Amino acid sequence: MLKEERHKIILREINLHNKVLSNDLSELLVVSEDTIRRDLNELDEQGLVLKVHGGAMSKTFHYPFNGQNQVYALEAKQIIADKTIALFKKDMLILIEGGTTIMEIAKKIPDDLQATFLTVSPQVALTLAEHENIDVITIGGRLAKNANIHTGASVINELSNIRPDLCIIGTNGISVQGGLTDSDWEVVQVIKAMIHASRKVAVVSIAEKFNTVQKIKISDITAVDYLITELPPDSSVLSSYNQKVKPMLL
Amino acid sequence: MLKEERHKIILREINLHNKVLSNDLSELLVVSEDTIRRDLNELDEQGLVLKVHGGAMSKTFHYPFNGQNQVYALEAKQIIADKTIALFKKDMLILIEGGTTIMEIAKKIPDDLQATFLTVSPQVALTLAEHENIDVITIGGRLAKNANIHTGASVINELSNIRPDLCIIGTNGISVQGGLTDSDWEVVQVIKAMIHASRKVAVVSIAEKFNTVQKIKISDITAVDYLITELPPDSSVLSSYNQKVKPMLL
DNA sequence: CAAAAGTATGCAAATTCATGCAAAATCCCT
DNA sequence: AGGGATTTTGCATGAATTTGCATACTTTTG
Repeated sequence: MLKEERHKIILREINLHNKVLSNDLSELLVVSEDTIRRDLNELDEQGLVLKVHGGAMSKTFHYPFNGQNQVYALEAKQIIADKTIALFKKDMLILIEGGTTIMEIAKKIPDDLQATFLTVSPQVALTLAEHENIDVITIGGRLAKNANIHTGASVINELSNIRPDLCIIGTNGISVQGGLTDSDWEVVQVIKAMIHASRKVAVVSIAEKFNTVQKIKISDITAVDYLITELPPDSSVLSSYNQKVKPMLL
Repeated sequence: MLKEERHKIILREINLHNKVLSNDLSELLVVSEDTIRRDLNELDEQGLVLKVHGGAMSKTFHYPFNGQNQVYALEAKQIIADKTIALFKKDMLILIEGGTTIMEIAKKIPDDLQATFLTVSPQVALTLAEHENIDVITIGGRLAKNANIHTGASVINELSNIRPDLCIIGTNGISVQGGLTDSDWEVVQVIKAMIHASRKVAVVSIAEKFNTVQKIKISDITAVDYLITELPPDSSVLSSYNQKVKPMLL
């Protein structure tokens, strides 16, 4: 069995159970525990899992809502937030997803902006509601516990009845070949519907996620109108995206 | 069980109940109290909890001035929460409103209860989502900023399509003559629809609100099946409600 | 103040880990 | 396809971490 193959299986196990024991993996994959430990160390270095004594845990299992929990790569996300907010104009209808980057955007919206926001995230809804002149509409549904956003058929159905001017989504994986990708099937369905509903699509992502690919495809890069990172648009990391005509780099 | 896993569970318990006893944790996690103490010490060093003699507390709860944790009449509301939770049975479909009393209920739901909750409040949805075995469905709509619950025609419409076993509502005013009353027209419309949809209706209210009347009527007292306060059912304050046949005092 | 409850510390057993090394597998180039 | 370079794997060793218990100490409570 190839190492990469094992890594995929390990990631799936962690996505499924939020944790793995080196012990169990060794048995499941029929390799020595040493090999498993090396695997987990590699995945940890790549930032995909959290290595702990005895196994590894999911990184996303940290609730973003936990009081003073610090946000990963906060500075980068605040730069992204500022760039994104520049897209917002008076009286726009804006559809917005969830996630830590999106939360920073929601916090930093200027108080004098008049606009209507639609969101599938209770957290984003509550944050947006703190702004005087923002109308907030929650798209309800079954709350997916790992991502804390509403998912399911009712959400998809609601999304088919609206036509926002702009849609802001985060992403887990983004690459020129792979497009936008994520690892949660339910979440992917919602994001697909969001993209389909909206006139313009903006993707926000920290540079670290660039050129990574997750298991499930959301869409091609060409569906993206604005690509917003913490880097300047002429950064070398982004050059391969620059050649594509469609996404405007911000 | 991994150490980090225990830490997560401990943090969740503290978020939910504002405090934990080493004793209870030791039983819950099936490890010695020594281990729990070491866990709590580590979490304290990381600044995530406040270690105290006998257990640990939430840091934000200890300093009530920062954060939203300053709940008026918290003790009374926690008594109410305990009484209300006794109504919840396995596999029930429970419709629940928003407000500080309801939030205490959401926090105190036992971890082993299997049930589906519908709510119009993003805050309640997020709190409920922390319980492993609870399915959470948000009824979305325009977010009313003063009450932080979803209101509007879409909510009323959604509510007409469901038939929950039980509905838990808070109230601003309650009296024998005036019935249930509130001051916000939009909120009243939602609560009316909630009551209309549900098989049984439970009203939770601190005694202080008894015999007060607000501007807009929600319903007569006779629509209420359970009336839950922090006082014992035979308290003299409640005697006038006792004469009405309908509401069962808890 | 005295009993009860909770705590710190040291210690030993069990488990897990890092490292070096040699065998095996895989890759890569002709 | 063949052979050398590279990577990967399993094992051995000693080190580190984790856990429960015993003991002595401190805090809380009535």
